[in-house]
Amino acid sequence: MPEITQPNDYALRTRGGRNPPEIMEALAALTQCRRGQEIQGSAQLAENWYRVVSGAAIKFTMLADGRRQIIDFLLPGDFFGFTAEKEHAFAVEAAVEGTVVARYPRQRVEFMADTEPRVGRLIREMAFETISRLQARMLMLGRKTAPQKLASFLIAMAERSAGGTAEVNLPMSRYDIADYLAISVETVSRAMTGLRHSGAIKLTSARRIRIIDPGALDGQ
Amino acid sequence: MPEITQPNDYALRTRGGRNPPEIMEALAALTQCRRGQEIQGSAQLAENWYRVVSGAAIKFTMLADGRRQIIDFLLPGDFFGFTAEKEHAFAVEAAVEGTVVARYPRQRVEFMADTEPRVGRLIREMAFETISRLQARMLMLGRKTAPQKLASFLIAMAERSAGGTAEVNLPMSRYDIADYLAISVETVSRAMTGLRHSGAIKLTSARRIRIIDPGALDGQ
DNA sequence: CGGTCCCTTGACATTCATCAACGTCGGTGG
DNA sequence: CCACCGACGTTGATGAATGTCAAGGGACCG
Repeated sequence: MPEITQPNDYALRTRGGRNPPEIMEALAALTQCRRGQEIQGSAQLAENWYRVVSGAAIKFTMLADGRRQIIDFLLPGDFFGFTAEKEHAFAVEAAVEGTVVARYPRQRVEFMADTEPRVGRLIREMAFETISRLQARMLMLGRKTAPQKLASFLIAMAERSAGGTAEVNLPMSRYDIADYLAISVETVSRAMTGLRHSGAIKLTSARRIRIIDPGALDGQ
Repeated sequence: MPEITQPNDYALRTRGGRNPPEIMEALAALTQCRRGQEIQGSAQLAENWYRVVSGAAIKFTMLADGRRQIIDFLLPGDFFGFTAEKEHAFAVEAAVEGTVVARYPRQRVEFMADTEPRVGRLIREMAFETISRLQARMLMLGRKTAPQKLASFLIAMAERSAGGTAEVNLPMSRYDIADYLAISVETVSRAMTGLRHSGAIKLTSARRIRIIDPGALDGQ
């Protein structure tokens, strides 16, 4: 695991434009990860918090029957590792090659939050953002058909990535998308083809998607 | 909305045994609600945080087609109203008659958290608990059959209620359960009958369930 | 050139939503 | 008191959505 010792400014910028205060950033250790590399182990002691700096990561768990459920896609700016338990309930691994993650020692940040209001507020805000993201996800998993799931996933990815450009880059595989939406790969593929045939989207490549008709996507 | 002016101690105890510090509790306003009464409106300014004192509440949203998706069941001790946005994304209403809710003015508690580490830590902890609960819920909504969903719901209710007694009291209707598990009422009913016939559970009444064979429930 | 993912499509089986009907319980008013 | 009513819960029949199994093509890499 190559440790990057010198945090550089541009990489530390969060998506929302909120940077952790320097005093907190001084505690961060940057790490670059290979695709599939574990960042946080399930059942590991929750001694650190993390933030995605660049690339993408997935938070997931393996089900008893061997299938995988992805809990959350983590994009640059997203914090993770928050838990009420002593140990992490889920594993997190890099979804793309070269993903960079900042690691913050939990205890030290907690102590810092006690005296530094800015740090406390940032943590709360990040936790609230996680809550909002997870709640929005409930709607995606709930009563939606496969094409609807895929459509709202694409819309969410468009909003979360470069601020809503029409061309969406999907850093993850179809398998990842399937496990995220809790449908089979085949269904993802069919839904994608369906959206394409209906004229809602166009595929530049398998991983690059241009949204042609956002209305048609919404209506799915 | 009958306001209860005098907070009484026993009611304020959270399920996990963590009480908000008195200094924070002094800001609380207690309210008793009728079944179905709105506590927090969707698209309402997020000016308050809340905590369920007794009874139960549901956080939900109405889908475009008129169906309802329940995001979270809120039981005594649970905080809600945390959001990263200016407005609440979801409505919350009382699920049982006489539910009592404590309301905390958000800004004042935030200011208090700046100088009172205990308050800041409590808020974080409550937020982390919400995150853990929502993540566990992803698994319930994801790749599970209807009987599996119901089984894990019953297990979770058993754990969350009186500390794991074998007799579970369901404060909510079958319709609530259906909208929570994102399946139809009929399917809930059929799954319940299935579990009953398989000997995993026994029904004292429609709303009182005795777990006979936890293993069989898990194995669903 | 062969191997390994990744993506897509087809055929079939299974689960679940939907529509319909009926039973139960508690409250309310004739 | 009892008949009625509405909300809730259960069961059955049917069709649609999706999982599963199977196969094949394309991109990348050693």
